[in-house]
Amino acid sequence: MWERSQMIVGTLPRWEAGRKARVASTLEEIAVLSGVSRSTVSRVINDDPRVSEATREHVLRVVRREGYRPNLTARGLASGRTNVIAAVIPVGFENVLSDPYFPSLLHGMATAADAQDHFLMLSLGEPGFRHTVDEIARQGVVDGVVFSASQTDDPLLSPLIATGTPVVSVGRPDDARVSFVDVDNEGSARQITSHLLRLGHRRVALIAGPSFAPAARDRSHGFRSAVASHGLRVDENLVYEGLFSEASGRAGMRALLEHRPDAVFAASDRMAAGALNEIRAAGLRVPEDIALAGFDDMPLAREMEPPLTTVRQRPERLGEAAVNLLLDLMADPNATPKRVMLPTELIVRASCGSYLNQETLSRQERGHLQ
Amino acid sequence: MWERSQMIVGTLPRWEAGRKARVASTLEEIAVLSGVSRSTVSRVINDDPRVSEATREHVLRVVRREGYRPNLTARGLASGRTNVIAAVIPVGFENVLSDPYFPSLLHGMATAADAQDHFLMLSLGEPGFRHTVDEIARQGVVDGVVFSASQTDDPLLSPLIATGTPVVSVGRPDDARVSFVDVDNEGSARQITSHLLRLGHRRVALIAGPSFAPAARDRSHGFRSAVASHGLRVDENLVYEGLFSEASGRAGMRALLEHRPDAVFAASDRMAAGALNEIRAAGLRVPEDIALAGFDDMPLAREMEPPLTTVRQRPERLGEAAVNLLLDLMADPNATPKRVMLPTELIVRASCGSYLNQETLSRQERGHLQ
DNA sequence: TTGTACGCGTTATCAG
DNA sequence: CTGATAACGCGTACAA
Repeated sequence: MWERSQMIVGTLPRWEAGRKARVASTLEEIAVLSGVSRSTVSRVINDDPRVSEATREHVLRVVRREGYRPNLTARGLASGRTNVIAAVIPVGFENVLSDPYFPSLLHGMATAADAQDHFLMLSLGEPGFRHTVDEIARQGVVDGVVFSASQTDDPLLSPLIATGTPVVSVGRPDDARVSFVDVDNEGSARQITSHLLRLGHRRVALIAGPSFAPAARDRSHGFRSAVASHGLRVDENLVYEGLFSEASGRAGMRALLEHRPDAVFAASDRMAAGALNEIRAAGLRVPEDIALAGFDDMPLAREMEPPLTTVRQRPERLGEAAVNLLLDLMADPNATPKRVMLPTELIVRASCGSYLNQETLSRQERGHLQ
Repeated sequence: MWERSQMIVGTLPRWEAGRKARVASTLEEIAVLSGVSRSTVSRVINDDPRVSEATREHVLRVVRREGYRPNLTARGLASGRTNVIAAVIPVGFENVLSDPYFPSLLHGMATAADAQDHFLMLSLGEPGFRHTVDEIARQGVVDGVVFSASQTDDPLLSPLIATGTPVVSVGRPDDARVSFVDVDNEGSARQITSHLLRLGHRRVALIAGPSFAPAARDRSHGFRSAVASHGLRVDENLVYEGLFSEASGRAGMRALLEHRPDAVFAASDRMAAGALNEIRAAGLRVPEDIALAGFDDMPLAREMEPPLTTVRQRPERLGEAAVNLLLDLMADPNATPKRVMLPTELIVRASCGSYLNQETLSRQERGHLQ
C-alpha cells in the first residue's frame, strides 16, 4: 500500500529580483581608477616582484575597495591553465551508496584542491554519460585528472592518457605509465595474516577479492607471503575468490567451511560480514571456533558482533595525496610517473580472539576503539 | 595494539612519456584545412542554420577527421557563459558519511548536468575553506549554483545571491528570493501521521527535527494538521524536538515514554532507529506496544527489526530537478523565483502494525519491499 | 550563404 | 620598475 503526494510547481512572490552588486570588474577599470596601466595591475594581482612597494599598496587598496576579482576564464585563455582538476569516479552507483569510501575520498580531494587554489570538477564517467573525461580534457576545461576506478583497466583511462593530460590514479592501475596513490595492500594483508598466525591459528583461509582488481591481487599476495614466512604451505582449498561484496563473502565462507579453517581473512569488511553470517548459520562462533579478520575498517566493522579486526585505510588521505601528487605532476610536465603509498593501521578487535589478552584489549581501547 | 605500515614514495619505470596525440585544435586550423573561414566553422560547430548543407557536411567531415574540440575556455570568454554549474554542499562531513543522501543527490545533479551539456563543480563550502562560493561565482567560473545546505540560513547564501548568480536551493531556504526544489514535507508528514491514526492509535507522539530547519518545521506542521483533522488535540507532552540524529531520537523517546504514547512518528529514520533502541531498552515491543514511523526511507529503514514504515524521498530526483530548474533560470535571467515540489511515497512496513492486515502486506511486498 | 573585423579579460613579451 | 601591444580561441555584428 502506498500513496503518492502530488508534484507541485509554483511561483514565489517577486522580490527585489537579482540586484547585482555594482563592482569594478576588469583589470582595465582598476587600472584607470588607480592611474596605472593594466600590466601593472596584473603584476600586482599576480604578486610579481617587479612592482614598487608604493604602487603595489596603492593598487591593492583600489582592488580591495572595488572588490575586484580577476576573471578566471580570461586568465585561463591567456595562461593556458584553468586551475580546475577533474575527479573521475567511474564506479557503479550502488558502490557509492553502500560505503562512505567515495564521499571520504571526495572530501579529501576537495580539501587539498581548495588549499592549493584549485577547483574540483566532478565527472562520474558512467557508461550512459555524454561527456567522457578525455573529451573534457581535450576541451581544455581541466588541467589534470584524478582517476578513481574500481576496475583499473577502465576503458576511460587510455583515451584520457592519450590527451596528454596529467593523470593520477587512486589505486594501482594496470597501465604502468600512470602515477598513482595507494595504500600498501600487500604489506597490510601480510601484517593482518601474520597477526592471525601469531595467535596460533594454523588453517588460515582467505576470501580474496576479484583477481581483476590490483588491490585484491596485492592483498592475496600479502596473505600468501605471510603464510609462507610462517613456514606453512598455502592450502588452495582454503582460498576463495569473491567480489568484495557481502554476498560473495557469504558464498565463500560456505565453500570454505567444508575444509575446517580455524581463521579467515576476508579481503574486505563487507565480505567479512557475509562470512560472519554464514559462520553463524552453521552454528559456529566467532572467535571461539573461527577467528575472522577483514580489510577497510568501514563503520560496519566496529558495529559487527563481535567487532571486526581489520586494516584501517583512510580514503580522505588518499584523496588529498592524489590531488597533491597531481599538482606536483602538473608543475613539472615531463616528470616520470610516481607512486605514493599511504600507511595503514592494523585495528585489533574481538573477532580474532586476541581480546583474550587483556593487555592488548586495553591498549586497543585507549587508542582506537569507538 | 596496532602497527603502522610505512609510507613509501617511489618512481615508476619511464614509459613513452605522455606522447600527446597530434590533433588540429583550433577553429583556425579547421578553417584552413577545409578551405573556409573561421566564422563558417564556428557556425557549423554551433549548429547555426545559416550554412549551406554542402559546406556543413564538408566541414563536419574535417572536424571529425581531425578530432577537433572547441576550447571551452575561449568559448566562455567570448560568450560569457562557461557551461559550468557549482554544487555547494555546506554540510558537516559527518553527515555526508552517515547517509547516502548526498551521494544520491550528487549523482542526480551530475546526471542532469551531463545530459544538458553542463559541467559540475564541487564546492564543499566548509568553514575552513579558502574559496567561498560567492567568490567562485564572481570570478566567472560558474554560470549558476545549486545550493544544498542543512541549515537553510547558511551564511554562504546571502553573499552568493548578491553576486546575481542564478541559484537553486535544495530544500526550502529562509530567503524567499531563491528558487528551490523540495519534497512535500508537510503533506508527507500529514499522510504518514494519518496512517497511524487510521490504524487506531490515539496517543501519537512526534519526535520532530530541529526547528531551525524548514523541512523539520514542515513535517511538524503536517503532523499537527493530521492530528487536528482527526478531531484530536495535540498533546504537547507528546512532542519532542530532536536534531535528526539517532542519539536525539533515543533521548526523545526516553522523554516521551513517560507519557505513554501508543505510536510515534519520528521526523527522520535515524531518529526512529534511536527511538526503537530506547523502546526496546524499556522492555516494550514494536509494533505491539508502540507503533513507529520514520521519514526518508534510508537503507537502514528496510534493515531495521521490524522494518520501518516511512516516507520515501528520492534524493537523486531532487538533484536532477534542482539542476533542471537552475538551467531554466539561467535561460531566463529575470524570471521570478520558482519552486518545484517532488512527490514522495508512503512506504508501509511492519513497524506500524499494519502488517496485521494481510491484504495490505501483500500489496506492499509486490510493490515496494526489497 | 559566407567572410571580415572586433571584442571578451588576462597574461606575456617587449621596449623604455 | 612601468607601459604598450600582441597573443589566447572563439562568438558575432556587420558587410559583402
